Amino acid sequence: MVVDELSQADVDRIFHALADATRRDIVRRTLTKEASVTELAQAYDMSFAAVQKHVAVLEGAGLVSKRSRGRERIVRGDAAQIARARSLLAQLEELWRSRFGRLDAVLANPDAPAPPPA
Amino acid sequence: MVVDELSQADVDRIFHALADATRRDIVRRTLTKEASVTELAQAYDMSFAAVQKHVAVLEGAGLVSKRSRGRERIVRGDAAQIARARSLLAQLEELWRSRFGRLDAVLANPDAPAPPPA
DNA sequence: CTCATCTACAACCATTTGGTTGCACGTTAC
DNA sequence: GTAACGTGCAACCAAATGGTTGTAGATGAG
Repeated sequence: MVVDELSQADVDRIFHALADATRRDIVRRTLTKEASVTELAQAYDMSFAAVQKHVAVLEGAGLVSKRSRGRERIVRGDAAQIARARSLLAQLEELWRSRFGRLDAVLANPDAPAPPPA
Repeated sequence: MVVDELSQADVDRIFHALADATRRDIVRRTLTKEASVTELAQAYDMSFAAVQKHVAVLEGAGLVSKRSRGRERIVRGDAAQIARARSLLAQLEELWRSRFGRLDAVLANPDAPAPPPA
């Protein structure tokens, strides 16, 4: 099990970073294929500095990481951090499914019938 | 198959709404048990108006809905919208898993999401 | 060495955000 | 009817956001 200790501020940063279409696209691209900041900047209709700041926001949220390749900085998406965010949402959904107080029972006895899906 | 047509602005709103600890807590509470705006406001160390604005942001993102009960407005979390957000993250992760040989994966699983329309 | 490229960061600016207080309006209680 | 309650909205404010330009350092090319 991954040591999954995200503070509220960490979660804030993750969702804030994802709340921008350009940043989501950068994550999408760099999950598929890593790219230098300059390569990324060429894909968008804004200045290099603006894209560089978007990458910095994503890096601060742990959604991408950077490594050096000569004078370039290669950006790569981090699927594990996305998985953590997805897990948080899954926990919320689970809370909803068990809103009639059956969560404890289900966790204690996984073979018990699940509550009706409303 | 859910009719899942979220614009980029919709996704912006969803993740932005989730990027605040108070709002996430409101979602958590109202997924478990619906509550009036006043009941919610009593749980946080800020003015009623501030909480009312948080609820409005969540409502604009489709993460909660409101119904009238007399003079009260009852807030209820919407698990389906959270599921949509989770699905978006799952699609990103899938993109990562198939970053090599994606064609094969798509051919083997025709129900998988289509490649992004650029 | 010199010049071009890639990156980072500072300064600046308009807009948005997250909080406040105050007020108006509908509903409930007395 | 009148007072209290619950809600929504406007106006205001400080701070954060998302963009810009400019500058400077590090690396690669010739």
